[in-house]
Parts: sequence; structure tokens; C-alpha cells
Amino acid sequence: MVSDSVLLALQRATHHTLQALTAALADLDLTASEIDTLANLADGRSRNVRELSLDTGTRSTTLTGVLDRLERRGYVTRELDPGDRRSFRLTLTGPGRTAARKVRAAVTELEATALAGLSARQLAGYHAVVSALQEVS
Amino acid sequence: MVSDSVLLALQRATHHTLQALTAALADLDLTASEIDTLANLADGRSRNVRELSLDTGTRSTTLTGVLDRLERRGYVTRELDPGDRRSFRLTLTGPGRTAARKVRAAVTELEATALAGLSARQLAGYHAVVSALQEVS
DNA sequence: TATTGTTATACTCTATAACTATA
DNA sequence: TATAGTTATAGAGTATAACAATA
Repeated sequence: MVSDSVLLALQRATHHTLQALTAALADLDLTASEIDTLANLADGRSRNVRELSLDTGTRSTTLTGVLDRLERRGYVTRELDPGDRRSFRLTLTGPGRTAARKVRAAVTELEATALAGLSARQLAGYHAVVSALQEVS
Repeated sequence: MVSDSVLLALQRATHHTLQALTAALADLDLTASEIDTLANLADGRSRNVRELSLDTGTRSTTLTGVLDRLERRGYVTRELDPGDRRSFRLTLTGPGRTAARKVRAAVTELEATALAGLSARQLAGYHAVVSALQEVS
């Protein structure tokens, strides 16, 4: 394994955790992108597509389809932003908040399980590295 | 941004770095999975599909298509493993090694740029966390 | 019986470009 | 002119199940 590379380790961890997460949330029948979107919206704050795109690292063209499905499902609403009528405020509905809470719970549990033996210092190092990586593009 | 979550930060960093990497390697005309596969094979060691699947976190059904394209392109060969004739040894060809070297160079450069200001201790923390995450599934 | 890898299917994600509406 | 978001298209990734060959 080429685990000395920061980026290869990142890819590997992403794929493995995504599979674990979709399996843990199988009863909600969500795709990885839908899970990611709900987890980001879970704080209850409204966002527009551009902000969600930055938060998830997903392109707006991809988010259109993801949001279509979440909206059709009654989890998310798109409302015209009166302040800038080119954009929408994305907001969770009641059922959307319920689903998002389950997603966050699964995320939290997976993190707690995986990271049980690690120190705060190691976690701080992790966050410093991923923050630096995410700013390359 | 919900940057306090280890998993959300992981997703975000993955998407952003993948876009930067495919852009940096645009002249090779490779997809993200092809880049990941070449980067993993770049050490010159032969692997079978199962090992590559563990290294990348990608399913074997997905790898079949990725390897088909890399093979058609003359970058990778599949040879029956005499020791276990259910599986193949995947090996880079000459042109494959050249492409893989470019991929690794781009990976290395991106890492060097992004992580310039970080300490060895922070990097060690990062590796501890991603290793722990990758073992959840 | 279990494992390796491929095939098949249907759906989702991605890249790119073009487009509308608004700023 | 620039930005927000959608649409369109084609190709790539994903999950699932079924399958042949080998162990």
C-alpha cells in the first residue's frame, strides 16, 4: 500500500467511509451525495447552491440533480432569495430535518467508533491538513 | 461550514483535491479513478484486482471498467497469475510507467504546495486519523 | 463451498458547454 | 459583463445480483 501519500490515503479513506456510511443508513435509501448534502444542511442554516457547492466540493451541475431528488422527496425546499433573485435559499423541511439528524447521528457514531483511540492533538493535525488540502482548488 | 466533522471535511478535501489533480493532469486525459489507479500502481509492484480494490477503496466491478480503459490504452497489462489462476497480476507497461510517474509528480507537487506550512507532527496526526477511518469498512 | 474477477442493468455522478435570469 | 443556477449530452462511477472459473 502506498500509504505514505497524503492524497492516496485521503482517497482510500473517503471511499471506505462512504461505503460504511451508506450501509449504516441503508434504510433511508440515500446516495452518497444525498447523504453529504443532508449532513451539511443538518445545522439548520439556509444556504444557496454556491455555498453548498463549496461546502461539499461538488459542482453546481451535480447538485441540481441531487437537490431535485431531495426536493421531490420532500426533504428540501428551494425558495427564491428576495435579496438576490438569481439564487435560492435551500432549507430542510420537517422530514428533511429528521433524515438529516439520522445522517448526522450515523456520521457521529462512525467517527466515534473509528477515532476512539486517537488524541486531540492528532485530530487537530488532521483538520489542519484537510483544511490546507481543500484550499488547493 | 460544518468543518468540525471529520467525515465532512474528508469529503470536501477529496472533491477539491481531485478537481485540482485532474486539472493539473489535463494533458494526460485521465479520469479521477484512472489517476488513482495509476498512482497506486506507480511503485512498480504488481497487484491483483482485489489488492488494488483495497488500496483504492474502489469496488472490483468499478475497477473492471477502469482497467479495461487503461489496458486498451496500453498502460496496464492483465496476466493470469500462475499461482492462483482465478486472478490477474496487474502491471504497468513502459508507457504506463511514464504516465504513472507524471501522476505521482503531480500528486507530490500538490501535496508540497498545500502542506508547505505544516509540521511533521500534524502530518502524523493526519495519517493516524485517515488510517483509523479507512478501517471502518 | 468460498473466492476472483467479469458481465449486466439501472441509476447516479461528472465534465463541458450553452442557456436564462438577474446583478 | 459577471454571476447564480439549470439544462443537455455523453461518458464514467456505483450498487446489486448473477455468473464462470478456480480454489
